Amino acid sequence: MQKINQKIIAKKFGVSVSTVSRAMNDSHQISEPVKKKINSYIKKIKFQPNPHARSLRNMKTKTIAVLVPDIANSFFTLSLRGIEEVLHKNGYNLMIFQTNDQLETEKQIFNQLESGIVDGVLSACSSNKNGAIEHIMKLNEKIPVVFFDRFLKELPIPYVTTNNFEVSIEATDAILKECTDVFFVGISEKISVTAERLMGYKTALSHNKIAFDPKKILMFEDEASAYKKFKILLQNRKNKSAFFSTVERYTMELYKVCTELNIKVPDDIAIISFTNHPYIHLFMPNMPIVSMPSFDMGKMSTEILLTLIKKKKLLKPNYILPSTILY
Amino acid sequence: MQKINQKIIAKKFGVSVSTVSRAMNDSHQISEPVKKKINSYIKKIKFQPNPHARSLRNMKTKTIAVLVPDIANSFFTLSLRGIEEVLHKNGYNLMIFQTNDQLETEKQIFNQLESGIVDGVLSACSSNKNGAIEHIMKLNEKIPVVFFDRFLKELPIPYVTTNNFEVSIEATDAILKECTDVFFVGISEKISVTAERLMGYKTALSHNKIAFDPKKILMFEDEASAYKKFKILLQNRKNKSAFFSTVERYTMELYKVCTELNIKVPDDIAIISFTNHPYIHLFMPNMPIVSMPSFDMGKMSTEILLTLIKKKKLLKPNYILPSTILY
DNA sequence: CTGTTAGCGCTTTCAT
DNA sequence: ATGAAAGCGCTAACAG
Repeated sequence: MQKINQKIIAKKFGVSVSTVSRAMNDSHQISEPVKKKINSYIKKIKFQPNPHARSLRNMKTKTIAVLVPDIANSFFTLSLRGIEEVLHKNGYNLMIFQTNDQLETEKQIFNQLESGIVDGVLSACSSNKNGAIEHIMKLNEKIPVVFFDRFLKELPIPYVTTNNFEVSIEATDAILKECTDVFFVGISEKISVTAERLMGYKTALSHNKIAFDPKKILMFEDEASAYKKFKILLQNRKNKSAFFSTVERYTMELYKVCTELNIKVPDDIAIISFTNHPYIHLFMPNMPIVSMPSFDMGKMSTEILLTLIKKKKLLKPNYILPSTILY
Repeated sequence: MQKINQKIIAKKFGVSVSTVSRAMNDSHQISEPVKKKINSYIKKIKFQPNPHARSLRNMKTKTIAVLVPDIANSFFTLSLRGIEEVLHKNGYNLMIFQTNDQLETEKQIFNQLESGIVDGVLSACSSNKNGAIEHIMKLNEKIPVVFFDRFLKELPIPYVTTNNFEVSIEATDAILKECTDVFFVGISEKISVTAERLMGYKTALSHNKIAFDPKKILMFEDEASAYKKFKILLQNRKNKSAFFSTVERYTMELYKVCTELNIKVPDDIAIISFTNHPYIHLFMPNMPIVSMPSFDMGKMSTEILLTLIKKKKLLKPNYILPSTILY
C-alpha cells in the first residue's frame, strides 16, 4: 500500500509542500490555476491529510466528546441524533462515553480528555455541587465544556436544559387530580435535574395543600432495587397510590411490578413519567408522559459548543427548552 | 494555563527528553531510580503525553471506530456495552458512527477513517456482496476491520455473528404451529443477516410442506412504510395470520397497528420477533422472541479486533454465537 | 505568488 | 545509562 502525503504530491507537481498545503487550505496566497490543479488531483486520489500531524500543528482535532450516563436511555439516544446532525454538518467527529452515573468514571474520562483528544466536551454530568467539580473546571481551562440536560448552575459553564421545575409542577398537579398519595421516583438528589424536579413536586404539593412526606421520595441506584421497593410498596398498598417518575427505566420496573401484581394502570394506580421512548404508549397507553425536547437539546448544545470552539461570542450562555406533557 | 510536555519535565530533572520518554514507556535502557523518580512526578501532576504527537510518531491512536446502523436498536445498544467494556480494559477509546443503513453514509465514513483517526474498525455494515465493497477492502489494507452481526462471507474479513439461519428455522417452525400464513418482515435482502434469516424462513416452510409465497416477504426502508403496509394488511385480513419479524422497530409498528385495530396478540395474530429490548415482554407479554447474545458479540468482536491491531494471530477468524428463542 | 525553514511533541536510532 | 538529533506530516512565519 502506497502511502501518500503532501511531500509526494508536491514532488509530482514540481512544487513545494507549502504550496500543496496552501492549496488544500484554500489559501489566497497562491494562484488559482495551481490551486485548482492540485486540488483536483487530491480529490481524484481522495487524499486526506494526516489528522495527527494536523492536530499536532493546529492543536485542533475536529472531534468532540459526549458524556452521557446511559446510551440506552431514550432521551440520550435522541439527543445523540441531534448532536450528530450538527457535528456532521460541520465536519466534526463524535466520541461517546458512558458514565453509568459513576462519578469516578466521569472523573477518569475528564482527565483523559485533558490530553487533547477532542476540541470540546458535551456533558450530561453526574457531578454535583457538593461533590468534586475540579475535574470539570480543570478541563474547561483547556477546552470548552457545555452541559446538556444535567448541569451545575454554580459553574461558569453554559448549559442547555429543560424547564424541569415548571414541568414537574405541572406533572404533579396533573397526577394529584387522580390521587393525592404521590410518590416521587428519581436517581439522586445530587443530580441537578432530579433536584429541580423534586422541587417542582414539592411546590405542587404545597400549592395543593398536601403535606410533604419524605417517605414518598424514592431514589434508586439501579433497576433491581427499584423493582424490589416497588414490589414491596404495591404488595402492601391499601389505597390507590400515584407515582411521578423522573426515570424512564424505573417506570418500566414499576410497570413490570404492576403487571405481575395485576394492578391496572391507570385504574388502580396513577403514573406519570419522564420519557422519550418512541413506543411508550404501546405498553402504557393511558399514561401521561413528560416529553423532553431531546433532539433539539442535543442540537442546541452542540451549536453552543461549536461556537465556543470557534472562539466566537455566545449570545446567551444558557438555554432552557420546554418539555411538554402528553396526556 | 501552564502547558506541559516532556521537554519541561526533562528540564525540571536536568535530563533529556529522551530519558523522560523512556521513563514513560518503561524502557529498560534507563536506570530504575531515574525512571521511578520521573514517573512518580508524572503521576503526581497527572501529565499525559500529547496523543497527536504520539499518534504521528507511532501511527497508532488507541481509538477504534464502531459503525452501527442505528444506535437506538436494543441489539446495538447492548453490543456497545460489551465493546466498551473490552476497550476500556485495554485503554482504548471509542468512536461511534451511525449509518442509518445508508450505503452512501457508510462509504463516506469508511473513507474518512482512511485518514488514520483510528486503529481499527468494528462494522455492522450495510453493504452487500453485489454492491460496493471497495471502500471496505481499501480501508482494510490500512487498518484491521472486523464485522459484527452483519458481515460479508465473501470477504477475507473476520466476523462475529449469530446463527441466523438455524434460529430462523426454529422461529418459523415455532410460529407455524400457531398459523401457517406467515409473513416475513425485514429491511432488505441485501443485508447479510436478513438474507440468512429469510433462508431459514424458507427452509422451515419447505420442511413443513408449505408453499413459499413471495407476497409474504415484507421489506421496509423505514417505520412509516412498515406501518402503512401493516395497516392495510391487517385491515383486510380474512384469516389469522402470523409474522416473523427480524426488525425490532417494525415489530413495534406492527404491534401499534394491532392495538389500533384492536387485534389481540397472540389470539388474533401470531408474532415472533428478533429483539433484545429489555422490557419487550411488558408490552407483548406472550410474544416469543429471538434474543441475540448482543453483549457477548460486542465483546468478542472487540477482542478479535484488538488481536488484529496487535498483529497477533487469530485462532479462528469467524465466530457464531447462538441466539435463543424465549417463549 | 512561491519556496525555505522552523517547529508542534513525541519516539527511536545512533553515538557516546 | 544517557543525550543529541532526526523525523513522523503538517502549517505558517519569513524571505524573496
